[in-house]
Amino acid sequence: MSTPEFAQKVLTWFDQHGRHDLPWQEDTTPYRVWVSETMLQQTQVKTVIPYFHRFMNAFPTVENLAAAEEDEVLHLWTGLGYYARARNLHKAARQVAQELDGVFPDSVEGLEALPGIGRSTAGAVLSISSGQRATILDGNVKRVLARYAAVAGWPGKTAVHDELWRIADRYTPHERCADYTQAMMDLGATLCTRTRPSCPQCPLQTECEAHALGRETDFPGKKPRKVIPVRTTRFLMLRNASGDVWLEKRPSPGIWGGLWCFPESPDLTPEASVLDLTGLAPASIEPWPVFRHTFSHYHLDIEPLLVQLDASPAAIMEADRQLWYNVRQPPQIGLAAPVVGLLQQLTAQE
DNA sequence: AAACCGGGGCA
DNA sequence: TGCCCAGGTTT
Repeated sequence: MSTPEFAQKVLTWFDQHGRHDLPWQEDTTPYRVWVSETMLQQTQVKTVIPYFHRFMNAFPTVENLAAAEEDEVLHLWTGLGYYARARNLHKAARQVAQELDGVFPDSVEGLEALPGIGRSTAGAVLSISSGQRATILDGNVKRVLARYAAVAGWPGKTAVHDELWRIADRYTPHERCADYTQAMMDLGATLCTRTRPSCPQCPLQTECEAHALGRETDFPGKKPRKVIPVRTTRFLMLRNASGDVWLEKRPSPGIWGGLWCFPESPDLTPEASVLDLTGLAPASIEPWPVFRHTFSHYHLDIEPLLVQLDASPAAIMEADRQLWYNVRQPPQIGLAAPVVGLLQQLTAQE
C-alpha cells in the first residue's frame, strides 16, 4: 500500500474510533506531551492518568519541575516503576529551564540530546506537539507494523528493530502527523492487542500479512526466555519509642535508586545487625512472613523483621540519606514498592 | 508465572 | 554495537 493510502485508512479510523479525550490531548504543549510519553513508556494509559494529573498539578510548567526537589518528583512517581526515568525527567527539565530558556528543542536531534528521550519519544513529542513529520516506534506501533508486514523475529534484535523503523518511517505521512502518531498508538492499544486482536474492526485488515496468514499473535516474535535467579534479603524495620520508622535513601543508579527503603541486612544475624546499626540491643524482634518481590531479572525473597527499640539511638542521626519516618505525617518522598506495603501494615497494626 | 516496555550504560 | 538493567501491570 502507498504511504498516503495507508495513512488515510489509519486517520479515517482514528477520526471515528480513536481516543480524543486523554488528559494530555487537551493542551499539547511539548512539556505535557513529554511528561505523558515518559509515563506511558512503562505503563498503560489507565494507570498513567491519575499520575499525570497529580504531576501536572504539582508541576504545571517545566520551570516548576526544574525547581522541584528530586524527592518530591520521586514521591509523585512512587508506584510507576523505572525510577531512573523520573530522575532523567527532572534532570532534563533543569536543562530545558536553565540552558534553553524554558523552550523545548524543535527537532528530533535536539530532543534526543535530553536525558531520558530516545528516538521514539523524541518523534512522539515533536509530532504531537508541533505536527511536524516525525516517526515513532513504541511497543504498540511495533506490534501493528510487525503484524502488518509479517516481520519475523524479536524486535530486541537490531535487524528486526531496524526493519520496523524503516517501515514506520515509510508510512509516516507529511500531513496530519500529530493525529497519525496518536492513531498508530491507539490502533495498537485498542485493536491490535497482544492477545486476541480485533481484526474485523481494523482499518488495515485487508492488507495485513499476519492476518492473511492467520498468524496474528506470532508477530512480533517473543524475547528469548531465560530462568531468573532467586535472591534473598532481610528488611530491618526499626521502630523507635515514638513509633517512627527508620528509612535510608538508596544510591542511584541501582535498584530503587533514589527511593527510601528499610536497611537491608542479608548476612548478619538480626541482633548483630541492629547492634551494628544502632549500638543498641533491641527491646524485641518480630519476624514477619517472607514475601517475594519480582524484578525482570531476579526474584527477591524479603524477610521483614520488626525491631522495636526502647529509645532513639544516639548512634544514628538524621542526615541527607537517613530519616525517621513518621507514619502519621508521611514526608513527600519516593518509596520502594514493598516498603509501601510494609508501612501500611505497620500503620494498620497500631 | 510469564510477557511486556523505551532508554541508559557498558563491554 | 549488542547485551544487560530496571519494576509494576496484565494476562
